[in-house]
Amino acid sequence: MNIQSVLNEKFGYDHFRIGQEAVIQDVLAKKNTIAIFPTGSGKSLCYQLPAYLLPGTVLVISPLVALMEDQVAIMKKNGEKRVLALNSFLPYQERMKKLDQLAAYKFIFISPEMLLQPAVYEKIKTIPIAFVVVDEAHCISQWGFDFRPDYLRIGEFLNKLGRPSVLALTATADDEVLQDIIYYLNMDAPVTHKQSLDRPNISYAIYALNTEQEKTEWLIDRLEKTTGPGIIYVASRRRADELAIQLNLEVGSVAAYHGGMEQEDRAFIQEQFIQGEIEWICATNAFGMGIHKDNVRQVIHEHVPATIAGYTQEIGRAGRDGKLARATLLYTKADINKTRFIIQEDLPLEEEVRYFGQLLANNVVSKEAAHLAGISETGKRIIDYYFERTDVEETILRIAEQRSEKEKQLQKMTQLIESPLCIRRNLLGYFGETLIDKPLSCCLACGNMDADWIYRITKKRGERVIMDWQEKLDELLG
DNA sequence: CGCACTAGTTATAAAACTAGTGCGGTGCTTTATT
Repeated sequence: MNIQSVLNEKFGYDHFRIGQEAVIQDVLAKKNTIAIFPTGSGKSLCYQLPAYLLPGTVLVISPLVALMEDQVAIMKKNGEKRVLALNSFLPYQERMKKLDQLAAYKFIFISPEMLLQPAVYEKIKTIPIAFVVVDEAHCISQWGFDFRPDYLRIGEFLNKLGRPSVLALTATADDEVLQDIIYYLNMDAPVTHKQSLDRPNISYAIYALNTEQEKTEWLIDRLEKTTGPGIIYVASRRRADELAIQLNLEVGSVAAYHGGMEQEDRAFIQEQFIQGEIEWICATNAFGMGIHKDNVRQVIHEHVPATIAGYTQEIGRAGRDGKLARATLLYTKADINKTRFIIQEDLPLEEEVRYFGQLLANNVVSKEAAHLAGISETGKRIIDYYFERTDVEETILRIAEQRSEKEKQLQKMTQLIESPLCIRRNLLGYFGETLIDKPLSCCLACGNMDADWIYRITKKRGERVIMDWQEKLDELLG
């Protein structure tokens, strides 16, 4: 069997998409590989195909249970039965049973948390591993430092496993994210495959408004005059709920989505959006990962994202079908401080670290004690992570570094939104790319060049006129 | 931090002020039982 025949027979394609083959070659050569490809460019083939040409099991580290279940379902539907999602979804007894049969699976999906449980990795150690995949690898940077520290421990796990080769996959990685991936996965001599992050079919606009009220009015106007499907990103769960209700009254077909909702409801809303039964989703940053919808026409932010990488990830969900789409950001001066509060809040304070250090010194570390001291569950886990490695003073220092790193990221985001220059150029510049051939559509559609009229759609009494943007643009450009 | 909301105040009432309060993202895990 060679690459080509596996592609034909197993996957039913006759050719690769851009970049796929080179990554697959490196994976087959057991090199440590990083692929930074835009969403929808076929990243999963990069590990699924080589799996059939190498002996052993492919371990896929995935951030969300829902994502694992999704992928497993798709693979099973496509005829691959040797797939397992090892997570809390599986009842305990059954999980134990599966742990004794790991070698029977070609693909195992697992979270970092599950992976790092001794009972689990001891079992994994006993089976032959073809290679390890870290899906959505930017989660190391995005979550590792203040939310899910087990993301920072994956490298240790790989050491225990005797350093199998690793494939890290992500859609968005700036230089810092890339360095984090290499460092925390402990990747030796990694080969990086990077595609341009430019999305020529997305037009960007950023508007500074004065009040929350203005933002709401702007949104009502936008939803009346243009079509979705679209995602509106907001800062809080409450805002997501309230805005969804209001927009639903004014224009209809809007639903909320955030982490405070029941899993079932979230899945249901997501499914309805994908099926086109709901036109707009009003969501916190909980929405998006692993959502396969090609025809998202608009992504609107009505708050200030904490990082440019995160912002890029979110707007990247627009226009995967290659047709015109737009990314709009609305903000007020106060929004910058709101974001600052949110990102700084969860990092443990110096007093908390010291107090926790005291408890540890007296051997009274318990969840209750930490809780009594007002230390959040995540805060405790972050402190735990550092205490495993270093002392109290160093921990305080490291957390202070995190704090200023986050502030730096927010500063960059602030610069981006306040810049009067071409947004596309700024964004690409941030990722180290230079925009050479500026697409005509950019100048026509970029908010900072203001050509809002291209998309203006009049809504006539209950009937929405849907315009094909690609067609309209072609016409405009002659 | 700063917004949105509430309760209390105010010259016999109503609406308009003020002071105080609450709130603010992302997800994995979870093996028993009073």
